[in-house]
Amino acid sequence: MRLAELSERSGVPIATIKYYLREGLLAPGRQLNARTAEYDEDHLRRLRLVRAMIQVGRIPVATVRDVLGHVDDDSLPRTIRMGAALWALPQVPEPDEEDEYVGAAHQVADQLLESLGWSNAQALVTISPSYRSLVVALAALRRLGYDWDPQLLLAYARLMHGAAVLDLDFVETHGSEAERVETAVLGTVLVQPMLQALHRLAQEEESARRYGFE
Amino acid sequence: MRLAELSERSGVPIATIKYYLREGLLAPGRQLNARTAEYDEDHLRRLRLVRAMIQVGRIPVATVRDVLGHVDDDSLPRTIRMGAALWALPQVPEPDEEDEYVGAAHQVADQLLESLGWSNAQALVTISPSYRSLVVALAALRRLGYDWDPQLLLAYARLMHGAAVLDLDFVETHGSEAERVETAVLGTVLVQPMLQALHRLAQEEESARRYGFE
DNA sequence: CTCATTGGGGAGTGCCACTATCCAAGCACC
DNA sequence: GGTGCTTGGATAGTGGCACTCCCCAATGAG
Repeated sequence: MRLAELSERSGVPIATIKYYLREGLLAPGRQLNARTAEYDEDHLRRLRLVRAMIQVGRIPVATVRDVLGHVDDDSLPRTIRMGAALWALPQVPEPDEEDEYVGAAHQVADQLLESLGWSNAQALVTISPSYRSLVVALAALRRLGYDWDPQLLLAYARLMHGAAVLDLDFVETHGSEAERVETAVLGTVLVQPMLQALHRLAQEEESARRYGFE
Repeated sequence: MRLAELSERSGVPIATIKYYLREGLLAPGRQLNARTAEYDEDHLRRLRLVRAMIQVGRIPVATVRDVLGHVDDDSLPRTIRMGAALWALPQVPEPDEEDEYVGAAHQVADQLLESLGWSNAQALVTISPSYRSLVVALAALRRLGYDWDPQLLLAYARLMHGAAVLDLDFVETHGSEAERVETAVLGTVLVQPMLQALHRLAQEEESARRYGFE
């Protein structure tokens, strides 16, 4: 198919597709001649993935490029590619290690992993971006005067572990071997907004149950 | 305290505080005379809240202003204020109701609420931003070819309801009556990144358990 | 009296995700 | 073979946003 058709079927404006091509988010089409290129179903699928990551997942264009680079890197085994792709995702400000709240947050986070028995996560503490995000969030909470009950944190963590089990079960049963990495990235990028929406809906429901609408 | 001290104690640059003052995110200090204003602990607290919302919660400045407007609106009863503040939060693109995927997503979402017995949420379907976010996320997933098992969705929703119960318990036990609304907003804004971080950590842990590091 | 400091305000900056315009090559139809 | 529309590629521009710079006049410590 031509650019125009790719645009129509994906709903993405032509000018935007050109921009994605320039930025390396989309492989160039097969050149038929100097002035014609052809795109196929794979391009359409990839374009939809890119759009979903940018518009629903709010991932910056440069980050999407990095993530897809890992997804497409055939030189690595699958689990490594998956890890690399997921680690390229977050856009966390580096915690300021000088900050006293950050130091306290480290302790809380480490103790949490200990209590959970997440030994694998403990091994990755120094390098995992997720761990850094956790520390940043905990530090922000404490800076505002909210000290967390470790039991409460533990409860939240167990809930999210439940979600992670669901995620991985889903990945295992969906997509071909080749698509697994892509499915995993999607799972992280698109399931997150869905969870957030469910979370807020649940808050509204529970709040209405407790206090009514008054 | 003066601007300089406010800046130092909050870690926010003076120029940025001035910007927040101009944008109405922070009440002006008490004018001592034409060229001197004094700020107090309430200003510091509010400034930290604003910073956390913008930097950790990634809320746009204009949205923060709207949310705080509701938080401070003494003319409304607390539950209404809380609802208004939380509803001002999301920044969801309106779903395109013409889109076939959006239509299908509506059905899936409605059926989910039905199965859960979330009758309050059902009543709010037409106006709740959270419901719209859910529809957008589900539509994006289906557009990429992932049809959701209703059982799986249900499982995710039950998990997030568990989180909502923890949230509200926390709000009930923290802060004075006057601070409840602020605590609720914080709960939504700051707990979200924390949950996301826990979710990804849990994915890493579970993935390492299943597949090792290879 | 002097001069660095203060708060206010307007204008500028840098980043980012597009988007408008231009250009020359192709193709469709007459 | 000419006419005019379409195509893909490149360049430059746009608009939004979160700051950030700079200037000013008033202040107040030494």
